[in-house]
Amino acid sequence: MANIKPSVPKGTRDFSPSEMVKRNYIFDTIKSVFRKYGYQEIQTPSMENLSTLTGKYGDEGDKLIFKMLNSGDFWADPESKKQKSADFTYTSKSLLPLISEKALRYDLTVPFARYVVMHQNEISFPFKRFQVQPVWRADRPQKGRYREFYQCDADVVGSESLLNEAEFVLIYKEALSLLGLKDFTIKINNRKILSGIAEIIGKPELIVDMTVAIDKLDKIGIEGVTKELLERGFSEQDIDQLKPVILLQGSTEDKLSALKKVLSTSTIGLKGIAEIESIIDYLKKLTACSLDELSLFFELDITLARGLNYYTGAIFEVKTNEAAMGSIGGGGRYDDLTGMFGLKGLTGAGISFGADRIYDVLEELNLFPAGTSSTTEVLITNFDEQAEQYALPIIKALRDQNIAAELYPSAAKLKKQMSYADDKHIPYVVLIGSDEMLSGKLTLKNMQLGTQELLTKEELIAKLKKA
RNA sequence: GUGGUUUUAGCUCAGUUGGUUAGAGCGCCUGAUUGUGGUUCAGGAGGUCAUGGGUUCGAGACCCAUAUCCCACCCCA
Repeated sequence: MANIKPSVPKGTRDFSPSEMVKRNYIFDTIKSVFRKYGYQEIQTPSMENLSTLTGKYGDEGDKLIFKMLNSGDFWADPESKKQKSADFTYTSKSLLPLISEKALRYDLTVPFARYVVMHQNEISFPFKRFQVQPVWRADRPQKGRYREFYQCDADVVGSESLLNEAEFVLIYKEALSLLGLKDFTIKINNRKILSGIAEIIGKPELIVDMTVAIDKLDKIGIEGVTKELLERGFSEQDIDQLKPVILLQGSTEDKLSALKKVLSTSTIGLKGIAEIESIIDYLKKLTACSLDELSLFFELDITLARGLNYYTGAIFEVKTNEAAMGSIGGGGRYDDLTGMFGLKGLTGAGISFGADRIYDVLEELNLFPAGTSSTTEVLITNFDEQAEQYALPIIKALRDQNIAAELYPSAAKLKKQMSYADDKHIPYVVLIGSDEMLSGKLTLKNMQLGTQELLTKEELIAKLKKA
């Protein structure tokens, strides 16, 4: 067999022990906050039926779904299909459903909606679940963008209450603060406000084009947005109407009162504003903070658009202001995601943390807590067969006391065994040779100080239990 | 999907206008130390120069294609 150079697929990575310690720290922190707010964990399969995923993320999203080739002789089917319909032509699109029926999950929200519909009889609503699993996107990798990455989602279905949205803000705030981030912004907007704006300027059908364009405001400026709006079918007159809205400045109160005037004739727009106000009211009482105090990390942003494919109410996006990174979290309310799977009238809302981006940010800011690398507390060296036999009951006794202990598995040179302990940052080494076996006193070496002492088995256990 | 960029030892990287046997640091192995790591000293192993073509008397270097890294766009966590 040819010598194949080992590699992993584009955009994927291995995680070594030291990285896993840090990754688990992020996962555990976020999970603990989810639990604190009453969310329960589930998992779903890595792959879903392709039909479950397609059409939920828009055209761009569909392209980025990793499809899996059918097993077996998948080619036999297109051939017979072709015979059945004379006008069948071979294109990537026409062929796809015939050769692929499974795909890797693209996010955790759509599989969750599928889960809820399938398990509706065993679920008691409102159902609050969290899920921490990898998702896959066939994107081209770049900074903060991987083809395989973890999302940490919390979603609630079966509750219209805006209390949920308010609590999402608190979950973001609490988890990111626990992770050591100091300066971040949780942006909120409402799809209904965007609909209202599109309605006012008389182009409700162009809402997606409008939001995609204005979402780029902070990146390409008002000139860029104007240009893009013109390309997307808006007139100069429309843009003149739009400009004052998207350029709204000032406090959240100012923005809201200005928006109320602009949207005074739009029922849906006013509803969106009322929702934002209600969320703010909840937040004030849940935090005992004023709106000004909340504004340190919470901001109404009319230009925030996000995935409009299933969001219908509030939308969230979280950015850190301490590092150059795209959003580290996002979410929103979706009123009919389960409807696509046949369960109507069930509303849902949720948020997601991008664990890999958070990892990159914490690494850049040096925010990982130190000294959590090794788990082994003590290594027993292995001199020879006789010493190994002597060590076995000792290692049992240590482990019985819940002390992480390992016996070096071969009688390698002591130098090699000591280096092993050193590399692995094991704080203690026990040496058992003929002297020790004769006297019953074991040599315990403190690897950090370099000191040694002779201890009985009982003394050893007592000492390591304390340490 | 579009554009730019990177690829030389296990890792990070030098390598002159195309010219003999491709180097360094770190890591690894051996010894100084047959029962002691992290420091020091001496020695050693390790390369299809990403892959496949091409130009040339001669290619790590120049050209083309592919893969890959990173970055930007689209879009997104």
